[in-house]
Amino acid sequence: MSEVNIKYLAEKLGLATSTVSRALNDSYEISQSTKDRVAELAKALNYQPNPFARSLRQQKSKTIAVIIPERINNYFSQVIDGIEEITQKFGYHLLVYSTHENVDTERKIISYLLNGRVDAIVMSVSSQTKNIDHLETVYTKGVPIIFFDRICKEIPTTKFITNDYENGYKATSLLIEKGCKKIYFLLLSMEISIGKERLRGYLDAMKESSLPFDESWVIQCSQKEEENISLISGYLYGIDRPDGIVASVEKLAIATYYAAKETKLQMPKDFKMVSFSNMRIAGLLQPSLTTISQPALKLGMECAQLLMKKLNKPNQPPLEDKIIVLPSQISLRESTGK
Amino acid sequence: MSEVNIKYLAEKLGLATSTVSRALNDSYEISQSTKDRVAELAKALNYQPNPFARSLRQQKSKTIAVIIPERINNYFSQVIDGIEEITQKFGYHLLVYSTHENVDTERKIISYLLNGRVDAIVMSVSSQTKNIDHLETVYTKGVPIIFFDRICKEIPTTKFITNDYENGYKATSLLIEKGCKKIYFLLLSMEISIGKERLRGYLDAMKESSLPFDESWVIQCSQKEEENISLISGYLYGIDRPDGIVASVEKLAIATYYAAKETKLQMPKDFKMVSFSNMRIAGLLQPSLTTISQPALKLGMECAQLLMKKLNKPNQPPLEDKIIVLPSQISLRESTGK
DNA sequence: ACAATCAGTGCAATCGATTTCGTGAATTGT
DNA sequence: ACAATTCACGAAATCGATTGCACTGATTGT
Repeated sequence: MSEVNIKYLAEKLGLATSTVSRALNDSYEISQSTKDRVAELAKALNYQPNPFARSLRQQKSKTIAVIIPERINNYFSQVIDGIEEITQKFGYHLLVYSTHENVDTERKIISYLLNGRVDAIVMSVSSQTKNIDHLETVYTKGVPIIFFDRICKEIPTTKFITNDYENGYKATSLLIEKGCKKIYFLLLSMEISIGKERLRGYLDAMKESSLPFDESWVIQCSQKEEENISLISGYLYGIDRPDGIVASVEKLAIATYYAAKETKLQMPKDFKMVSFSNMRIAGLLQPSLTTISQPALKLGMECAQLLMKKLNKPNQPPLEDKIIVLPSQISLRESTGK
Repeated sequence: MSEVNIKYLAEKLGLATSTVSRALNDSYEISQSTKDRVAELAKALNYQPNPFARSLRQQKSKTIAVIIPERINNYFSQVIDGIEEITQKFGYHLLVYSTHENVDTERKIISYLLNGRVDAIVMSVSSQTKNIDHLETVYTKGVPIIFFDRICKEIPTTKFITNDYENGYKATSLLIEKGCKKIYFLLLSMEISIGKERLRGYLDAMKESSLPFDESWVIQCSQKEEENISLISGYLYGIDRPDGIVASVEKLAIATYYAAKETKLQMPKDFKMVSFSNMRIAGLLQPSLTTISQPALKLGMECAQLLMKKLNKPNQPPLEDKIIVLPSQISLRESTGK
């Protein structure tokens, strides 16, 4: 690799490397004529500064890590699109990692990032995450971190979420309004923050209604699609089956569709369903699915904007310890009846 | 940042930095006892080598760039999952970029990567890509590059695709078999390699049949969802509308569903459709969609395996100039009739 | 006219890890 | 007993860009 580096440029121009460096960085102490000469040659030779040398010296990488629980999920893809849209304008690069909802993987990934490889982290924690030592380490090491969607409240930094409590409440109220008497709530795990908020909304709506309620109606699902389908089918086969379902995440709604196929039950006749989901094609399902969808792209952009400000403006204070709530949107479709 | 670096370790241990470095890298010229001492302290202080210093010295980054045309697409997400699954075992990191099907963006991204930032590139070219100077530069600079799905034949390197020609043929034959007389082919752009192959399959199947055919039945769609829907609706409204559709990519199948809704036509009664797609929930659509799905995860894994071999084994030759074909799977569903 | 200021540039240290080369001590061979 | 290896480690160069400090010649102030 016949690398063209700053030393080579300096030789060709009869200047010192320091001068070339300053010229390229548009330093005020270099004359315009010299800057022009340097810029010209640099362009002619297509000079690209070595990112590692620069990062090493400046102690910053112009790289941001994005950690998500799963890739095959439109919601996360949209968030990343939003982040990229902003960060690329500032010349940042995105390292993207998936934990596959596994805390050990999450831990390992975090440990790779504590050596300065990234200037900041944007993440949604895995549904299994209970012990948060690794997240605390990120914080104490001073690496800026922003949580979104599945946040970790204990870490004093900025978090972005949607109004999950409110929408859990709304979703449940909608089913009640539509005449459901026995409403189940499907959630992925007790540990994930959004699940908890959505669940709270559900619980409060149930409590405020005059409907019966039993704790066993909150169904803990697993990561395995197959297991979930048979679990849900099991409930649907029962003589005292639910006539309303709130799915706290998209994949559980899908599992419910399969369970409905298996049990030959029909929505919205036999039971109704609302799900939190960012599927583009919710309207094309059989029956079409009533969804509560999050402003994913916008959320990603806001995360990134905050970070860019923090990283690129001088004398920025640490990220504020607060929760920013963006509103979700509810789309009524056939799965909840006319 | 009170960084614990190799110099600090060396001081604490009364050793030279070179010795510590060698000990950590398990060099044969260091005694076991010293190695143990070093390892112990390193662990105790949670020492993490600085990636930039290492990359600068070794001229390799342990980072791979993945460039895709769009993020909100299960196929690409699965491919990346496959790549990550392999590369993370080797300690590699993934920089992920989306071109949003835009060549200028693609060019810009590539230009950021030619300074050693990544050890290799895995990419699927944008549908607009016609001029391939930027890809040639990658090749001449000696950065290993692998193409998948939307490949660039002109660059002599390894490419991974699925048997697109064959499946274009099969999809068309299936519709013919089901009694379709007027079969349209929807494609995103003439420039993308896979579109061309699938189209060839369609054309040959049409030619070999005794059915009529007109060039105008090959429909060029755009990137804009709305435009595509009204374009397709336009064809479906016509008195001489198609009774069979082959969608070369998932998003066009979805647009067709919306167009069907708009025109109140029903599949499979009024027309039948097959689409290339990796949607998990094709079976839940109304009607369920007959798909040809690609082995995305496997493809990602194979790309990565090849790269890991090339990058981690000594004296590897350049990536062979060949095309590796993985078989797709066809899933018959309601959209093509019983 | 002479000190003070300043614009424009070069020298050398620096970031942190790797690596070439060299050195002293211990071991082996004859 | 003395030369020849081998072992274990240290000193210093290196990767490429940035930056604190020093230096030169020219300009300004009084």
